[in-house]
Amino acid sequence: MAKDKKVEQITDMDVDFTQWYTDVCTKAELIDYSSIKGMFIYRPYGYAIWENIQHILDAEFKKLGHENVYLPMLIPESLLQKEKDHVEGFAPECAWVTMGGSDKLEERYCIRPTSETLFCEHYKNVIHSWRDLPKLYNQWCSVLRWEKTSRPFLRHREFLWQEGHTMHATEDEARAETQQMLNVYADFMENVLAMPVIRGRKTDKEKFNGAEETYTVECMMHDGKALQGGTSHYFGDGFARAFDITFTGRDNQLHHPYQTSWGVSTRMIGGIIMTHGDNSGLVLPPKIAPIQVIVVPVAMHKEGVQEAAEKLLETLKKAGIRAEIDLSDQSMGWKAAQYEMKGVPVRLELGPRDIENGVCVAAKRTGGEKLTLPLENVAEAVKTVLDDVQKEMYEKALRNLHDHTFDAHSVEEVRDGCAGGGFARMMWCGDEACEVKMKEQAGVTSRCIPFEQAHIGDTCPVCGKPAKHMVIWGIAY
RNA sequence: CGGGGUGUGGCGAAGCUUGGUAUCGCGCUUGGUUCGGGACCAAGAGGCCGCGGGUUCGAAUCCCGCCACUCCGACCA
Repeated sequence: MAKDKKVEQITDMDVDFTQWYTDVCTKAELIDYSSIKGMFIYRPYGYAIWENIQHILDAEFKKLGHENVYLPMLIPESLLQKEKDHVEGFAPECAWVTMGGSDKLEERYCIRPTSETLFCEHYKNVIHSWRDLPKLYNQWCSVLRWEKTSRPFLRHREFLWQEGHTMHATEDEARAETQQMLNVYADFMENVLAMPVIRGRKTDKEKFNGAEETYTVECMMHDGKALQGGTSHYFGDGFARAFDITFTGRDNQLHHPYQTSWGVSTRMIGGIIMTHGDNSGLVLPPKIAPIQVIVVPVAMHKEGVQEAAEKLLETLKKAGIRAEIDLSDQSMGWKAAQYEMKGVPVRLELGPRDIENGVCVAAKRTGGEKLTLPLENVAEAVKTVLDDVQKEMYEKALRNLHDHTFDAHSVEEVRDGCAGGGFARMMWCGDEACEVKMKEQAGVTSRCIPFEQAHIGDTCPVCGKPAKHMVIWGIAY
């Protein structure tokens, strides 16, 4: 009976993964739809996940010397058009402000889809000498891209992100920054979000408009499709030249600085959902779970149970665990299902029998036997359980990545192997024409040229010419 | 932006073919009984039937237009 009811609430992920995903987003109370297509409401529980991501990443950025700034939301059209490739990439999805009050504006303003141009305008004003470098700025904000279709977290018209924009005196330093920030993202995703990643470089076809190099961390979702977790760009001095940003070097000569930008967005939350979720709902990595432990008193009406449960809650909170208690009159089963749906890593049950024995019962969201924990030193024991959950989640995701990654030596192999989800590793000559053919004939895009290369063959299976790189191919979100 | 599907209390649906003023389940409120995996009984509240127009004495139902959501493509963090 209980199982039947679960099916009523949430679509089975093996039956319809996309419907499952939408169900989780709404039923775990992460998100709500608004009256504007593609603009979503982050509900408290969903926004809390983003806040936790922000706190951790923000501290990492600052540790490495970055400073937070806030730039305007509107970009004059003339400013946006200064870098040709950049405007070509973004113009089709810009939204424009054309009225100020009741008057038509002289020049229309783009609602920022990204802020490279604004940062450049500002950097031109504040960079004059080698002593002004590097500039390591980061901005937390929302950006707007008029997407044609939208899905919670994965594709919003307005989404939250951070964008780092840095300026450096030398190419080497800028390149090092690009790599460094990619590694910050990769480490964060693996250690905090329990999502294994593949670090690599994007092909020219897939790189950011205006960038010289785009680096990426690619993740595999539970259905074998790819999601870009974070991105880091090396711009060279292209923007600096377009925006006429110069500084006087130690040699008393004028130079253009070298630039980077890097970002992660709320799309990452979609990645968490699709990496870890199961048919009972969301599964959150303990390190970013808004509620790490839910305390559920059993037979609350019995003498002393509620008091004992509240005492347990206080003990956990004092130990720095994000714990909450459910004192509602819902049944035990309802509560169990509810917090599973919301992905709470650990549920602690405390009933009369436990109190008598001086223990409580822990249920891990990742499953397995329920654990009996002594109430003495319970916070330490719970922390260990949380660590175990974090570890189990990473290992499970890593298994999924390995089990669905395969070596391919022909277009057909990629097509057949990736159709049901999966990453194909295949050699590539480096020609965009072959990349286009892969899309047409195998239905896949290049995810990245991984830093960790493997020699699978000598030639590009598409054209037969000598191979330059091993590329990861897949179907992306 | 092309192709398909769907819009009926908060959620899921029935009703539409054959027009007659909206029904069921869940949820919600109140009271009671329960309480170790989605409890039960009783009494209640709640609906511009996506929006606009048309046909008609009368439209959730028929016709036209639009919008939104969703799935599959093209585009993207």
